[in-house]
Amino acid sequence: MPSSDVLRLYRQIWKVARRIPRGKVATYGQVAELAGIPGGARVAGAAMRASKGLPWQRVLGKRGKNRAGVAILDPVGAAVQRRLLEAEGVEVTDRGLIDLVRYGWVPPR
DNA sequence: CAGGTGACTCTTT
DNA sequence: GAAAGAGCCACCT
Repeated sequence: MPSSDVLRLYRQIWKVARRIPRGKVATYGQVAELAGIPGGARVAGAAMRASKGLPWQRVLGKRGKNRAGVAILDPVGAAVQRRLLEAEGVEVTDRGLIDLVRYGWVPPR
């Protein structure tokens, strides 16, 4: 069980994750930065893992300059995430990669 | 305070 | 392009 402190922090991250619109995706680093934790990508990952009922499938691991990849390493979980994304209109390659130029979320200032 | 962990990311081999 | 190292943040023992 996470402490109340971590919950407060995670809530901030979840708040950001909830703003990601359908058909768009963001990276852990991006979510962390918007949540006020620059460089805290790993924290965002932990928060998403502990999330319930959030669009966690829209938060991906960055796998290059202009592309991201499904977050989950586990083949079964990765397949689920890929399915959810495709259901929202996000193109996912057979290798589980996504074009950030086309589907990357650009948060409103 | 020191050391270990992780749905991360960047650079170098 | 895969593998390895190092840097990063917050949390837990």
